[in-house]
Amino acid sequence: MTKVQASEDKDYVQSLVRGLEVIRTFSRYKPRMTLTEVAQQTGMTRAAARRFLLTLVREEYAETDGKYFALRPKVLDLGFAYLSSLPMWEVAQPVMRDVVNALQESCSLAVLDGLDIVYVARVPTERVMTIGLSIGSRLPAYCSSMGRTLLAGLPPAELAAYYDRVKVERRTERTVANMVALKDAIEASRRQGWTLVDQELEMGLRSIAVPVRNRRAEVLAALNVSTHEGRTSIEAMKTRFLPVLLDAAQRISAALPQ
Amino acid sequence: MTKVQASEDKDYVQSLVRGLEVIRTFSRYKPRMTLTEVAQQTGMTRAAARRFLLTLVREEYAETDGKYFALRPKVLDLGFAYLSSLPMWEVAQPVMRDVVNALQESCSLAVLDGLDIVYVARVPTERVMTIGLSIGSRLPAYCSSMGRTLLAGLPPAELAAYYDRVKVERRTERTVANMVALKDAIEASRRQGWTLVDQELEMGLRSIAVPVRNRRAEVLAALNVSTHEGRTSIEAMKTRFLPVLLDAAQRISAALPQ
DNA sequence: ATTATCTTGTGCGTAATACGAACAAATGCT
DNA sequence: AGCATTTGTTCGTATTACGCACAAGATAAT
Repeated sequence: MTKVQASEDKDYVQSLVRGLEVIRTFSRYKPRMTLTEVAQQTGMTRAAARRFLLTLVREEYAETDGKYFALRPKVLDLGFAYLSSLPMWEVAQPVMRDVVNALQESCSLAVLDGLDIVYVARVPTERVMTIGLSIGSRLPAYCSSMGRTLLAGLPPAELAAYYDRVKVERRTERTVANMVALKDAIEASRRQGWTLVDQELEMGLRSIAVPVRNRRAEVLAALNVSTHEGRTSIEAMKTRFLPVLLDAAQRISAALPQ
Repeated sequence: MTKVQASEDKDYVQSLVRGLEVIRTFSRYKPRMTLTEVAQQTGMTRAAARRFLLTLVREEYAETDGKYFALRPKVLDLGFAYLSSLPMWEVAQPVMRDVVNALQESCSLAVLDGLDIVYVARVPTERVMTIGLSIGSRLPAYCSSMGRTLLAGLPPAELAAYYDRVKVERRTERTVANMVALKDAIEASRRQGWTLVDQELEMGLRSIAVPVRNRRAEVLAALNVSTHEGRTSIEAMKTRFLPVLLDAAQRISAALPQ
């Protein structure tokens, strides 16, 4: 039986999807592009790409100097609509600053999205990872402390679906890269209610995470602290960082709107 | 002469614009909505709103429980496309953390967008403002230190256009709320190359900002440090904070890609 | 349990949107 | 100057998206 394509679905607005694809085409490596470049990157005809770009310019989501197009800050409003709709978002930030004040290490909040975690709040101290992290950044869930925490909080069917889709690969020589070991690690996270990941995502990076739950004990987000392996021992993370994180997660949960 | 409506423009894709309006409808106060609520909020027919919502769900920008719709983290990718395309974004963050380490106060980076400033990076310490601030947050430009810094960096014609559009109003009893005084303040910012705003946006809030320039000396963004009036005197901001900020802005400028 | 009200799902005819090809115009390179 | 590449524009039309009307489902009131 032929699978119905999205565009054959009578309730699908493909002009919206195509326009969003144009926005997503811009990146660190392509901060500004010509009309022809956008068409090439998106696989659209030049005429179509042109209409989307001019529409984005007209609505102030993008700008042009007559040749090159670039996104404008109004695009952030779209993401901000999501952030501000998160129940824990407003209350998490002061709690996270308290964590940073107490431990002098970066603190982050993330949610699960597909195979990734997505950062929704962050109070950075000294840089720990090679790449800069910010709201909106994505990392693979299988080898990050917040990722494993969030996976551990999934209902069994969703976790099984995740295992079916994920392709684990070594990011460092310490990465857990076989499914049996990964499942064991996530089960351990579930049982002990926190997750410590040591240099699996990047050498030198050590982080510990706990779940943030709602009143029905569902896992909404993960909260972590990350440090450099030279600065903090695993034992210190368990004895000093974990109690602060558990308390912080509890405070966030308690402050959630009804 | 009748003004041409956007939708009469042959190069305008109104389905994209309408779909983006659906995304923007979600907020802190409406984190989840029914189909009928979205239609009411956006002024669309129910059928149209339904198609946009189902399309967003299909593309994983939104989710539904069968009745209520909510945005998903994928929406952050749209804003992230903008953030990651900013030339100073990657290099600014470690510099801002150095500022926070040196001064123990929140440090932010913002750009101008219309009448507002929009936060594009932030390293918060203790909460200074009543509302939580984050990447994507907007504040009026006329009564914020980063706003006046960015306005001061505008070409004369753009600044004149801003003056034509802005409606200044008191946010506190200290807010500069007449155009002559505002223009003087911005001209002073331009001349001295930094801006200090004391309790004009909110009582208790004191902040100082400097411009971040590119190699052609154009102002790309503003960098600030904010504190509480009870914690730091104006004199201390000038003698202790300003040199650190000027140095930081210089380091960001120096690290910009060619 | 029944009825009323409100919300959502769906089909369908069609208005109008968005399409893409083709050609003109502009720009950039040699 | 000539050529290559990119962009702007027009236009016929394919197809998309529309909105109305009615059916179906859910919820609230009695």
